[in-house]
Amino acid sequence: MSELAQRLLAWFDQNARSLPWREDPPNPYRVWVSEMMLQQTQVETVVPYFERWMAHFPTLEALAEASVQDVLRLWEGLGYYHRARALHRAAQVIIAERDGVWPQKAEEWQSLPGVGPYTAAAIASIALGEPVVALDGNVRRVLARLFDLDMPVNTPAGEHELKRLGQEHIPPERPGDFNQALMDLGAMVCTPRSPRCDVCPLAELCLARARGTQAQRPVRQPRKTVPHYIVTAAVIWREGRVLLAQRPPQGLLGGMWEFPGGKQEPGESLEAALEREIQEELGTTIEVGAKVGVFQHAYSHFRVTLHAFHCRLVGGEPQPLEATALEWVPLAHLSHYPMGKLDRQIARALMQRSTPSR
DNA sequence: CACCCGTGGTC
DNA sequence: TGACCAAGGGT
Repeated sequence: MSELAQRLLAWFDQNARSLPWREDPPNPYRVWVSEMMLQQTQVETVVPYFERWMAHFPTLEALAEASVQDVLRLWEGLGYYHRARALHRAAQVIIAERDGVWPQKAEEWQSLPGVGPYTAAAIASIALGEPVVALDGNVRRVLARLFDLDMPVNTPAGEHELKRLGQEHIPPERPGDFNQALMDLGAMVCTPRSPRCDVCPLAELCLARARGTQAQRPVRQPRKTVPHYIVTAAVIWREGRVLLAQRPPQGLLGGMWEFPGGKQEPGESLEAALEREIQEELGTTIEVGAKVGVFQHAYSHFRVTLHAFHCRLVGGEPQPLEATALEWVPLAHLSHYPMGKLDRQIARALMQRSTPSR
């Protein structure tokens, strides 16, 4: 075993974080669910979602038999909702097409929906002992600093070099612990800003530390700046209920429910934008009334300022022209409908208005 | 390969 | 406050 691996594992044995999916022996279902939740999401955020998920879907079979709506409801707030649908679909594939037998190699795992190179390597190394490096953001950063890599890590060439360096050091005896040790080290010691080199078990092996380049590693290619949209939403009332629309299964917030509306176009008032959007989406006419509130939100690739209005139906019956479904919902039932952050904020504002505390 | 896909935290 | 980052994958 390389000195790097020895030092890293010795550190891990003393400092590993205690996490609900880390068990001996590892449970493939729990490891898989945790890795899906952990994609682009920090550990502290995932833990409560993981516990709630396991309480509802304790086994592969329970997940396969669940409804999409229940799956999305338990995922609400985690983001990247495609992950939840993929996890659900993959569970059904394993039951129906593999007779409930887990994939035995990283390559087989990667054929499942929602499982890419990282997740396949993580599961295979942790749950099956396969010696494959799991390259996530932490591992990229730690390796880029250890070897003072000057090529951008978010390019095919950088990716290839990182994988080569990792494979060179991963010990066949404990591949899962090696990967998790790199991740824990990245999360707790070799952090993006102000790395704690004074307590790092690999400090004496670290080229970036020797050269003082920690702050410049890893090198990344810059991203594009994100646009900012002004959008509107309608809270359309009828007999004490509000109208919710379900988004199509693909794309942004797929399958989630929302208050209908859309972008304001240049030269258009907020009210005119909302009336136009409702005509396009629902085939009916509304009268825009008082403002519910103004809400800010940043998605992954754009940011929005949303103006929500109370509205009254003055045209015909709304039709689901762009939505998958429409439903008139009493305020007390809004929590049963999975929503993104922005629409949940609107829902909360409506609840607070109708049920004042104290 | 470039772009799409959420949310919370940090400086 | 905006920009960046986080246990990435799909198309």
